[in-house]
Amino acid sequence: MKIIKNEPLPGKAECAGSLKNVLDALYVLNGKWKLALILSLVQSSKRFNEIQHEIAGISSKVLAKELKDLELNDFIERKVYPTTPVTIIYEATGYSRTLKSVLGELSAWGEQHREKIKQSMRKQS
Amino acid sequence: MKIIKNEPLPGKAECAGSLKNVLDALYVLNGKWKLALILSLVQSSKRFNEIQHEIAGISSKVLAKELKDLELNDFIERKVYPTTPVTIIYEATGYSRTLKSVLGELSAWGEQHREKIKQSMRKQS
DNA sequence: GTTAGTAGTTACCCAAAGGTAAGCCCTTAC
DNA sequence: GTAAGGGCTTACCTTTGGGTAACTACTAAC
Repeated sequence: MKIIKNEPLPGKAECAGSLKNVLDALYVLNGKWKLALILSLVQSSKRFNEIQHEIAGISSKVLAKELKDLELNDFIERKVYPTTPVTIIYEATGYSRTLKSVLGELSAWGEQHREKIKQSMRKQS
Repeated sequence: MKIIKNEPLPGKAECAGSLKNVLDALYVLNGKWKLALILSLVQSSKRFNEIQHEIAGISSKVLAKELKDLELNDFIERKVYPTTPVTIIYEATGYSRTLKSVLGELSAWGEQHREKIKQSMRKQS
């Protein structure tokens, strides 16, 4: 593990600032599904049922609501192709891609977290 | 339209993996307050009322619940000092600090997101 | 004795999130 | 005609989150 010795002691203003930033970020990214949905669509554009299949456990109702919400917030676009029957593709916008490093870090952390949980389960049994 | 189920897309397993990682991470970090609380305590250890004052809008009930939850999940420690009256200090554990890069990215993103929102407000008015 | 501060707990209540199940409209396939 | 997707919507219900306010136990200060 990398240990950074010269932690820049942040000033109070900076602390409060980053706290506010995080709160603001969480405000739009709230809920159980949003970040996962964005990640899924950044990886590749998909149709409704494909998303529902990939994100195990999400119901169609919640998925529809979240997609609308993400579209309103400019994270995704809903494209309708006039095939027969119409094909509806959800794709991530450029703005979603500004979340890439957040998602990268979160994924890395999630992975090691799962490892840690497995370790502590082993110890208990 | 025919559905091809076995697309040999390169990195598909990897995609599904990071999706799972993100979902796992969100599972422990859910809610409006957890990441902000962790950030606050990573910046410096604090007492109950200090936290409540810093995180504007959190009620004592919710704060107490979140602190318990974070303690259970090994993100923070509750230290009691036998002064008169007793002093109770909450501090971040080393495990909280593994979230530093996540929090850093999230804060950076939150900041530019706020800027973006301000821009679009200006345009509308 | 009263007030104030610390660190919460408890009771009550409301709203939002989210799950389940069914249905709907459209079209192609059998 | 009937079934089988695809892309949702609707109704219904439960769970969770979270807000308010009151209250506790302890101590120190006025």
